[in-house]
Amino acid sequence: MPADRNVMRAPKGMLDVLPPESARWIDVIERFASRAERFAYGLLLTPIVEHYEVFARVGETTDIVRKEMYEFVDRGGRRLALRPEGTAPVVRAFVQHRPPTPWKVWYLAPNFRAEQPQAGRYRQHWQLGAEVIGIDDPDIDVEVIELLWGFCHDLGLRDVRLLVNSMGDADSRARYREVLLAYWRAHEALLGDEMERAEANPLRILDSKRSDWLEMLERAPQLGEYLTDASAAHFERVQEGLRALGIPFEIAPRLVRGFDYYTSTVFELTSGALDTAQNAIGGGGRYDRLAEEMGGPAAPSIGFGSGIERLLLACDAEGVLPVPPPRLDAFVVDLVGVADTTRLLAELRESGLAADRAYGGRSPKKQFTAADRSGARWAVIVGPDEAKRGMVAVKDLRSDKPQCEVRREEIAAWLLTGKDEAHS
RNA sequence: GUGGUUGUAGCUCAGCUGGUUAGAGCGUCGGCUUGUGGUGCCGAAGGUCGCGGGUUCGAGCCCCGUCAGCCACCCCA
Repeated sequence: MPADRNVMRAPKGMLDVLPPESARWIDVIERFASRAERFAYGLLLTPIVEHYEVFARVGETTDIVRKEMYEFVDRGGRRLALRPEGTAPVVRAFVQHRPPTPWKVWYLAPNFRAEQPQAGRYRQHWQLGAEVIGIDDPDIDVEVIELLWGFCHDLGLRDVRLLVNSMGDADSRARYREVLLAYWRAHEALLGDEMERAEANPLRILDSKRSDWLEMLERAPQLGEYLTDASAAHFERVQEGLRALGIPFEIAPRLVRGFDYYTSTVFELTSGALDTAQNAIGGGGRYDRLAEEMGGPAAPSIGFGSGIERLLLACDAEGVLPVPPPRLDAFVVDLVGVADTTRLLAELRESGLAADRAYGGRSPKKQFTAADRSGARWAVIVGPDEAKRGMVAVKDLRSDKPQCEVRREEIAAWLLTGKDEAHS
């Protein structure tokens, strides 16, 4: 990071992504889009801001809503908030437009949370996600998990753990909450200030990382023991499905996730290669009541979000998905300073080649230096001698093959052919 | 919000127990070569040492504050 003077800088916890690093982002996004489309999910774009109430529905006891939202009042006096998470806007769009179900969508969106930045945690982060609205079937749970799991595999990630759990239905949780709350009360001394949170949402204490709580947490009553028959059967079917696909998973009894809306199946992907505190690279679950809570029809649903910054951190840790090399085909070197150079460059680009040139009347030497740094495969040299004969010179910058001449009007086709041969 | 830690050129860093003109490597730009890059040689630009205050004859170095980065808690992607 540059030393801080009076220069402008990005807001705290928000990152710029510059080339060539940004090429990896294109890579990640394209791989996700490709897989999601193969799974028959369509892209959903929603506004970056929503009415405050859209996110308030996500839960009164979630920190993200309570104290981490970027809120503002617009000029019309409306209370708006920057999106802190991806699911609520999707459900809002669903209840607003009422598309036919099951509604399968994927998204790419920045999320904003006013929390303290640390490794793998930023105030703006990008999530790729997918949601299926309006269907309650363990098989769709499996499909959604498969989408996320396969995507991580597509990136080259191998050191990934899939954690699954079931939050049960409302009946399951009501019974469990009472038992759990009684347990917390028995440990009030250890919980201290957090007792208030335990009262408000007993489940939220379960996934704490505090080492002094470890023993208490391990001995806590488990949600799985309080599942209704229907919930247990659903969860069992999900596990069968994962086994059928050969996707390894671990049941994490204390995995409860951070949003109030979760019901039934919940899951999380963690990277074992990441030695930072924030090692979850994706997570989600069922939210069977959210659509109703937003004033829509009953629409049991499931989805997940996956943070691009963390995926890339995990890729770095595993040494996969390197920055792709520049894909420039040609660099035009102009030795004559004629308008035909401009025309030639335009022709190459229109024919589908990636091409560039130097500007500012650089010396041949500097132009070749620029050509080299551009990573281009060929230098196309427009020189006075060749021009008289209707030719251009072509130099292969990545080999020691002697320079050759090609007819001016055939250069684009010649390069395209050479490019194809290089790929085969 | 809480705690720890760091802050010297675009980047990575050096700078002795405070001592006078703050250095290196890489990168950038120019030259050796305006018809040939990658390696070589020469040179240049670029820093109010994060910012503010204090201590001192003197502060990049010490003290206080502040801002920012990093890391952790909380929580999450």
